[in-house]
Order: sequence, then C-alpha cells, then structure tokens
Amino acid sequence: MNWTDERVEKLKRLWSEGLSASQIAAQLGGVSRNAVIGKVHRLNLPGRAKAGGTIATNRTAKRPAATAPRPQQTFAARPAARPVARPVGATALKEEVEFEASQELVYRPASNVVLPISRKLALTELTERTCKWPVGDPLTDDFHFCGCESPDNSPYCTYHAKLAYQPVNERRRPSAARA
DNA sequence: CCCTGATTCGC
DNA sequence: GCGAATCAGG
Repeated sequence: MNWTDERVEKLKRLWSEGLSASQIAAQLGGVSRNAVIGKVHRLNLPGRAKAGGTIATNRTAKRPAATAPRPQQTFAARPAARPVARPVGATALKEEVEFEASQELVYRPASNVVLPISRKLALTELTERTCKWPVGDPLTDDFHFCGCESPDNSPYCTYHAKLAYQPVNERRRPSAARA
C-alpha cells in the first residue's frame, strides 16, 4: 500500500481533524498507526502538543474539530434462526435447542480495532477495493455495505477484516464442560 | 494494560 | 521514503 496523493490528502484531513493515528490508519486501511505517524512526521505536519490523548491546542487554524467521541458501539445480532426442534429428543439435544433459542446475542467489537466510517455503499456501488461487509438488515432500506477502502486482496477494510466479535453473553452451553 | 504520539534506524 | 520496533507518557 503506497502513499498516493489521495491517501496523503485524506491523512492530512483526518490528522487536522484530530483523529488519532490508529483511527486514521483504520480509515485509510492497509497501514499501521506507526506508518501514519511516520508519514505525518515526514510531511512535517504539526504534531500533537502532548502525547497521550490530549489534543493539541496551539497554532494557526489547525484547531482540531470536535473530536466526536466514538460511541461505544454495540451490535445487536439479528435474532438467530430458531433451531428446528427435531423429533429426536435426547435431553441433551433439547437443552441445546433451548439454549440456542434463549440466546440473545449481543456482539461488540474487540477493543483494539477502530470502527471505520462506513461509506454506506449499495451493492451496485461496490468495487474490488471497497469493503463488502454488510451492515443492517437486508430487508430494510437501511441495508448497505461498509464501503471503506479495503487493502489489496481483501474483501473487507482493515477493521472488518480482523474484526473479532465476542459474545457479551458468556453463558456456556449446557453440555460444555467447565474449564 | 489500555491507549497516545515521538523517535530511531534498517530496509 | 517507509514503517516496525521502541520509547515515553496519560
């Protein structure tokens, strides 16, 4: 992934808006936060006043825009298809089925990934370089695809490619042995 | 430990 | 020029 003019421009914009290097890296896709920081320095962009989350306050016209705090994102999974209760009624299977049916799965992204700003593309707007992660319910008008730039050979943007959802419900399957 | 940006230095 | 490794700090 090379620094095209377009990507450099985006980097400058996001940096001036106060996004962190890791967030910018997630938006650009295909680069690490180190790469972003390195590029910022090579471009001689004004750095942050102090490290560690505090946003710079000085200088001409480089006021960081309101850093819209990223809301704690939670994703309510579509209710899983209710398992069909089979006539083969072993107790274990019944418990399994009831367990599945009672699960209200709530997913949250792993803490070390940054949610990209979805471009909300329609299916027909996708290209080889846009993230194809579906968002929303396909049966509604809100359904779209992430559409962020995806790295080479990846159908998804950096975020969605390594997204590791974890069930908040830690409840174990009845048959699972305690560790 | 999580995160942040800054710096170094081999490539 | 690039960015991983590393450092220093909140």
